[in-house]
Order: sequence, then structure tokens, then C-alpha cells
Amino acid sequence: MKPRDEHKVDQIFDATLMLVRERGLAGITMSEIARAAKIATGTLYIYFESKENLINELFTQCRKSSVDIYFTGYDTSKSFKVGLRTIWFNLLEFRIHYFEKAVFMDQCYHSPYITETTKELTKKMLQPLYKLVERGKDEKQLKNMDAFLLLIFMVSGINEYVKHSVYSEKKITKSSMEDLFVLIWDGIKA
Amino acid sequence: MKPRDEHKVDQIFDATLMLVRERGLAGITMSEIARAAKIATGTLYIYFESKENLINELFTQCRKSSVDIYFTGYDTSKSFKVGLRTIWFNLLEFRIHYFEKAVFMDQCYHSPYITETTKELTKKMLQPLYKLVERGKDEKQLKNMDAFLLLIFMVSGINEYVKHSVYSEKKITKSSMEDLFVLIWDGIKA
DNA sequence: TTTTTAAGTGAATAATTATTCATTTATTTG
DNA sequence: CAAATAAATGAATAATTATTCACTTAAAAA
Repeated sequence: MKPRDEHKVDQIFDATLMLVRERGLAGITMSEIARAAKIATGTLYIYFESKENLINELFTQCRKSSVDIYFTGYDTSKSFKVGLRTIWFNLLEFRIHYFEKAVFMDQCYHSPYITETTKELTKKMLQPLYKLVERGKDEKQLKNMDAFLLLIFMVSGINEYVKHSVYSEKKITKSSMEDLFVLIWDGIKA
Repeated sequence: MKPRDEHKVDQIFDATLMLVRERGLAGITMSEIARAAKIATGTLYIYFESKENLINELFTQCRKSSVDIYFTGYDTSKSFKVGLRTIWFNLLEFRIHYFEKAVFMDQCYHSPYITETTKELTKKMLQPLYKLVERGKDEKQLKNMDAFLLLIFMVSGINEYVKHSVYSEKKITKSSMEDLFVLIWDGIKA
């Protein structure tokens, strides 16, 4: 029996991410994915039962890898601001280093491929961040505003900053990352 | 000679926006657009030469209406902060009242439908905002940071705030809008 | 080494979807 | 009112794209 080449799933995922980044979710076909992954079209159907399934699996994989990164080095016993900094820079790292995944997830979110259940799961992912914001409010370090609003505010700049940097080929420097954190911190601090 | 019902273009645009909001750009077909617009499929081709053309025309229309709104009531002779407030709230208004257009434009941006030229044009649209930020820096009202970064920061919260509010069915109130402006202003002010 | 089994292939097929077109309908003009 | 003209229709066609399948290849087990 010939065993499955589990490396192929990665090839397929990588090819899909590359194509979606380039042409968007609306512009990809199964044969293009196969070509980019350097395999035959039929092989796609050994690993995935359908296009929809492929996209859902990839979405799930992206979500997992994003959560892994978000909470790396995060320690609730540390001070609020340290925790915030840690998670915030993790979010930024993810957007930078896994730009294609981030773009793919954004696109999927408004597509017929992703189910409501999957969306719910993705929302739950932000729960610890929500808790952190609540803590900041309790400790009077943050403005007394709706936690939801503070959270959105904290995170939103990251997405747009990275997107615009990539598309306009502006370099992302350590110092501009720090600047952005200053902007956000000055905004949210009590 | 039977004249064209110019109202139909609006019907078609409205139907398309509604469908794209619901299912995303990847999930719409010409016959669905026709059905939603209550016309025959063939009629679409009287008004637009192709699907691609339809989407490009709609994109252009969206861009125009957004620019109209962005600079409504904006007056360079007023103080910097007033100008900023005016434009900022206009941006927010657009995202709220023309939510579907905003979603559509976002989706198009990463699709095979929109050409590089069209993207360039859209970028140019933000030129006056860029100028405003430069003015704020000159007047020492804003932090001495990269204007590009300040601009992204100012605008990004709006998109995400409105998107999340709509999808999680959180009501957008006048007071939460003001709160968000406070967050941003405290962030960017010198 | 031979057999078995599942992966891998890519051309063929099925399904979907964009586009066309013969026909009908509505409006204008003479 | 009749003729002319273009809009409107939706079924038919063309084009595209997902999926299947008969066949080949490679690895594991016997």
C-alpha cells in the first residue's frame, strides 16, 4: 500500500493561500490550485472531498495557527500592560508573517464557504482578549468604555496597517510597530 | 422606440450589493442578480456588457458616492481639529449608511475584477485626508509620526467597528461613535 | 519477488454559470 | 393608428469549472 504523502496537504494549502492572496477567493479554481501545488487535479480529491471542504479545512488550520501565535508567551500573572503588549505584538506578528493566511481568513468570512458555526468558533477565539480588556478596566488602566469598543479599537489598526504596508510596499519596521502601539495605548489608557 | 428604464441600473446595483453582502463576491451569479433585481437575465446584458463590467461600474459608483460623502461640509479654512472631526464622522457615516457598498468595495479590492488602475484611483481619493494629517503635524497638534501611519490608524477603527457592530447586531449609538473618536484623538494628539 | 492496496494522473464527464438570441412587449414617431 | 425601434424576456447555447474514473505508479506486506 502506498501511503499518503501528508506533505501534500501543505502543498495544497500553500498553493491556495498564494492564489487567494493574488486573485481573491472569487478567482480560484481547483485546476489552478492543483497546478500551483504541482499535482494532478484528481489528487486534490484524494485529500479533500470538495472545493468547499478544502477551503473549510484550510480555514480551520489558519484559525488554529493564529490562536497558537496570539497567546504565545502570554502569562496572566504578569501585569496588565505586559499582557496587553504581548498579545498585541503577537497579533501583529501573525498578520505580518502569515499575511496570506490573514487575507484568506478575511475573505472567507464573507463568503458562502464558511458556515455560521465556524464563524461562531472564530469569535470565541477572542474571548481571552476580551477578558484581558475587562481586567484593564477593573484595574483602572483603561478608559471606562465598552469593552467591545476598546477591543475593536486595539485590534483594528493592526489589520489595516499591515495590509496597506504590504500593498503599497512600505517596509514594516520595528519602530513603526512601536509607534502604532503608542497610538493605541495613548488612546485606550485611562 | 422604447426608452431605457434608467431606474433599472439602480435595481441591478442594489440587488448586487445585497447579494454580495449576504454571500460575498465569490458567491454571486448573473441569474441570481437578475432574480434579485426582478428582471430577466438577458436584460442585464442590455445595461452591462459582462459580469466583469457590471462589477467595475458598481465599484466606480460606490467610490464616487463615498468621496461625495467623505468631504461633505469639509472646509479647509476651519481649524484642523474641526476638519478632522468632519471628515472622520463622514467616513463613519458612509460605513454605517452604505454598509453594503463598503463591504462590496472591500471584497472587490482583493478580486480579479478590479484592475490596478482602478486601485490607484481609489488610493488617490485619500489624498486630501493625507494633506489634512500633514497639516495637523505642521500645527503640532498631532504626534510627530509617519503621516501614513497616523492616517491608517485614524481610519482603520471605523471599518472594523462598523463591521463588527453589524455582524454581532450591536447597536451603533451616537455616544459610542463619540467614544471611538475620543480613542482615536487621544491616540494621535501630540 | 510477487501481490496487494491505495496514491497519483489527467482526460472525460457533469454541473454550473455566463452569454446569446429568437421572440414578445412597450414606447415613440410620423 | 400603424410602423419602427429598442427594451425585455427566458430558454438555448457556450464557456468555464468541479468532480469522476479508468488507468498507471509506488510503496508495503506477504
